[in-house]
Amino acid sequence: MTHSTPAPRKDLSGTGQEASVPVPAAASGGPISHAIFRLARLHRMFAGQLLRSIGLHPGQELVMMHLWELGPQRQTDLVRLMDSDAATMTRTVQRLEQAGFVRRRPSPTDKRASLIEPTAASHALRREVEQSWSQLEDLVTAGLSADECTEALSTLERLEQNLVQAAADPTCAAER
Amino acid sequence: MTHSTPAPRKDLSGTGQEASVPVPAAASGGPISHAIFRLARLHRMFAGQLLRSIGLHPGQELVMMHLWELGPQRQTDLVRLMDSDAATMTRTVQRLEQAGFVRRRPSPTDKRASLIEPTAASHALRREVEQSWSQLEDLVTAGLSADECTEALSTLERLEQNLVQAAADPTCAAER
DNA sequence: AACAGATACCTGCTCGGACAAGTAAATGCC
DNA sequence: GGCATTTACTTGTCCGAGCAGGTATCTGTT
Repeated sequence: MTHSTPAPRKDLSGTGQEASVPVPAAASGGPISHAIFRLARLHRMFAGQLLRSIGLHPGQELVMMHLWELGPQRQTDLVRLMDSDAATMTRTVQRLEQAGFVRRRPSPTDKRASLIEPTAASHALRREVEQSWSQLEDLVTAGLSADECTEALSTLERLEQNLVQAAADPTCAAER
Repeated sequence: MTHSTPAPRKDLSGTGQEASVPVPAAASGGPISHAIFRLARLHRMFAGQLLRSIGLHPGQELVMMHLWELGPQRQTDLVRLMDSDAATMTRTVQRLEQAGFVRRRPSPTDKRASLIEPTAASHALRREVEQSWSQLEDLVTAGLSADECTEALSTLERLEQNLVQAAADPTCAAER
């Protein structure tokens, strides 16, 4: 503990291409798409750095948060909660287990499954993780009024809903 | 060629957790952050599927677009354009080269560098890629008026700028 | 009870992405 | 010219993420 800010290597400064013209015209075909892409990239970068100083990798923190909140879960449940992938979850849990943040116990009712539960050691992380999340939230919402935040949130959700819709309903019916 | 829509395996339907309560309270610590995360995830998923049907992997299409638009570039230039990583670029270019979409020519002025240029074969992809981008854009902006699009864009950029700012200026001065 | 189909996991592969460390060539400086 | 520094690129490692396939185990049906 107390490695005191491992000093991120990826230089975040200069990430923003200063003024305008971040991308010639590659963006012209989809300005929103491109903005989403860039925002997501930066966001992940920050989250990664925050988490790194805690000792987790991006994605692992979500697993831990679900476990802290809901208690022991099967991998399948975690997959569904995070809308993740079974294979990814297998390996993520393996790494969390190896790191000592998580423990597996065979399910009493299902011999195929095992219950994943957070270890005592992991609880020390909880506050740090939550702190990092709110820190990131502060960063991203800096200078926005409460109203603007609400609006931003609804915009993001609107876009998300569009994609969710597109995934479920329409033309790309394909399978099923 | 003509594998005709390789039929995405990842079932996009059901991705949206139906009604509300997508995440208990893991999101409560950072609703905007979480929304960004989810939107980005869905967005990447769609982009991935679109690209897959073209024969590219996510990220490769950006390299190609830059090359198509700007002509031969050094890897370093591509890295700067995409704000990517030198190591990643090395391997991405290797794969694009192996796939026949790109060719390397030693730089006439710098023995360390090589110029990456799109092959003739790659130009056949260009239209498809651009089409996919606008298709994705249509999906994500479905049902939004022009004004709403503009507003959404500025919201995304505002959030992005916040992170850019945070990266450059403030407390996390650290290095340098 | 027996069987088909769905589930819960695991493993192998490929990819982008990030860090670390190393090599060769170019550049700045004396 | 000689030397340290910077730059361009490469390789190795680890991680999440996706696809493909495989193995137990459970479950619904007959």
